[in-house]
Amino acid sequence: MSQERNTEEQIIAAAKKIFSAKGLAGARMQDIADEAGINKAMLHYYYRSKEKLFEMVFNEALDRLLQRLSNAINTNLPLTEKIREIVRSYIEGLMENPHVPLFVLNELQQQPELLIKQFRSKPSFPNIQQFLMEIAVAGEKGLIKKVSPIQLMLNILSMCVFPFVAKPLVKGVTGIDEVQFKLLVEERKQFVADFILTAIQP
Amino acid sequence: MSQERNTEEQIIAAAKKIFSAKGLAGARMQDIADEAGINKAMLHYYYRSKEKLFEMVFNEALDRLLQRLSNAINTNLPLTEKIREIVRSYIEGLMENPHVPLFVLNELQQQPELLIKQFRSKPSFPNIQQFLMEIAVAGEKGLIKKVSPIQLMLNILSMCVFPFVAKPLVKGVTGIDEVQFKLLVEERKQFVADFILTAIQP
DNA sequence: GTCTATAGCTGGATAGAC
DNA sequence: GTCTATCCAGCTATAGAC
Repeated sequence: MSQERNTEEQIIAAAKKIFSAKGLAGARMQDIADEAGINKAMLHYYYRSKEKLFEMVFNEALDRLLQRLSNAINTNLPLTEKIREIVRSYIEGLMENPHVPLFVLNELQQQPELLIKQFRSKPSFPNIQQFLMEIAVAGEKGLIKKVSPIQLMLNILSMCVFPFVAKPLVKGVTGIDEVQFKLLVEERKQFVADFILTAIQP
Repeated sequence: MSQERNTEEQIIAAAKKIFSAKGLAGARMQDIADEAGINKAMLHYYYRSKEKLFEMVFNEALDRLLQRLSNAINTNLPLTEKIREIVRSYIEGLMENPHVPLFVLNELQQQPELLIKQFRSKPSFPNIQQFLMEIAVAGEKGLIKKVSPIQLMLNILSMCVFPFVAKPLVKGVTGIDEVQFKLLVEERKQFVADFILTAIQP
């Protein structure tokens, strides 16, 4: 009689937690086993090696990150409302998994090939080109100011993601605590959207 | 006869390179020794342990990061020009050390106490409160729109730093190469400043 | 499927010659 | 100060009993 499903899921959940907290190099198989409430040997029984387990977790994390981006970008709204929606839903998604971006970005820095594995066969890969085109067209039509589409997209992403990546620094420099930080981020859904829309007003 | 100075500096330079590329956990003392062109034992002769060496490198990196921020914030200019100057000089500084922010943010995530060591006796610590006050006052005077000072500051930092932190992702998703990336960042000095100033126009 | 025990290696740290 | 040789802890991974 097997708890296969349960155990596998437990392992993945534990691995996700430990890997994203400590990174590939810093994580210990023992930590993951403890977190999952099972034995170290079981990890190798289900997933052959640390690398394999990591790749599984990492790809899922990257996939979710890109998926969220895709969903936001592909909504069928006029550009300005779409931007508001992107900001809202992206920040909301990050609030649920606040340490994922730093984890992903850090591992991508060290092994940029990791991204390439996502290209293959992934429908989650965001259709950036279409969104960039949309910005360009809206600029031509005078719906928004004419701006470099890539720069604008970078600005949007920056302001959504950065606070999560820099959380300890932000808390340290400003002196705010966890509760205030949560509030700050919550406020940002509105603030960032307004900020962007004002900046690109025609 | 000693190459003390030279060797010490060589070690620090090598350690900086390896640590910021691979992080504390991922770096190997052997890598650092190779990079410095010396023997592994020498590292322990000059700096007792891996941790000590790391702390030295890390503190210097964090210090420089905060110093740059301080310098930009403390210039004696009217707020709008100051913002333009902050963006310009901060991005320029990051172009010279593009991997430092991710390195620092990542290690801070894993050991937030590392920041506290900077508090002590560091005049480089940026006088954030004064800058926030300046924003509030400018809002009251109608020089800029009334906005949450912290949110505005976060926006400024986000747009400057994020592209460096997310470099591999940006390159992967947009498909641009190294040269185009450099150009993109160069352009940002202007673009981001204009973007911000437009957004906070009264 | 799950556990204990252990093999085998990697890497930080030290001893000791020069 | 610098090097070679080596120790030893910690870790991944596997063998083998249940």
